[in-house]
Amino acid sequence: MNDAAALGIFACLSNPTRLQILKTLVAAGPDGLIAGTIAQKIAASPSRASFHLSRMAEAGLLTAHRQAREITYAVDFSAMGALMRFLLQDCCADNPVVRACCVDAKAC
Amino acid sequence: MNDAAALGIFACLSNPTRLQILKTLVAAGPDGLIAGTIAQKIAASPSRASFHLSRMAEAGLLTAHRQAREITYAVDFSAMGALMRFLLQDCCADNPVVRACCVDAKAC
DNA sequence: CTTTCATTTTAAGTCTGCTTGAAATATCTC
DNA sequence: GAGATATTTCAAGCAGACTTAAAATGAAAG
Repeated sequence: MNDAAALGIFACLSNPTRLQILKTLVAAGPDGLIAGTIAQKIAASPSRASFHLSRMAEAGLLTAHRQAREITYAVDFSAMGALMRFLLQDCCADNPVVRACCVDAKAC
Repeated sequence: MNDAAALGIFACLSNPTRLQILKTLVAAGPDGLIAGTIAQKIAASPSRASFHLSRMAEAGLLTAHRQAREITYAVDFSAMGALMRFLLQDCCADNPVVRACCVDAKAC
């Protein structure tokens, strides 16, 4: 993952609505949810949900699959993993304190 | 770390200048650097550097210590660690794929 | 073929963030 | 105290993001 990709994902995560979407989709598991259901769960208009879902998909944080007129969005966990790696490796130079937090909850 | 704190840090990381500052300060190590040196290293005006450094310190990403007229900024690695933990735990529900990326580079 | 449904797109308005340069604050040195 | 240095603060302008509601697209059902 390069800087530009990471910047895009950080921009995604810096919005409350999108953070809510991410959590909702993580809870939904690998099958994801269709756009309408996501909008309902986060109490947002279809238009607003679509706006944020598009951004997240464009940033590579979500995958989108159309089935007829329904679009299923799911978290791309490999992208999240790559982001974690970027933070730990490229940003923090493999800092031991930071690394410990990933491995063991007590470290934080 | 709660959602609000995480949102603030993500907002910090979503700016190229601030990402550059973070990397510069990580490379500098735990002693950090004074504001003027940071501005030089990232080729930014003192005013611009100060703007971003303030934001990062306010978000909890950096610590600031004044010694006479010089202000030394350093990365708060515990904050970065807490952020990693937030991503892994609160956002990704301890997803195995994401977790593996933190532990082993080959997983990504 | 018309209607209905799911979603996106568009347009307008508001708000926030970033940059720049000038001015202000605080400290050191002579 | 006067001048130089380090940093911040302020003000103005611009660009981009978010929200809302309405219109448009595309597919299903009758």
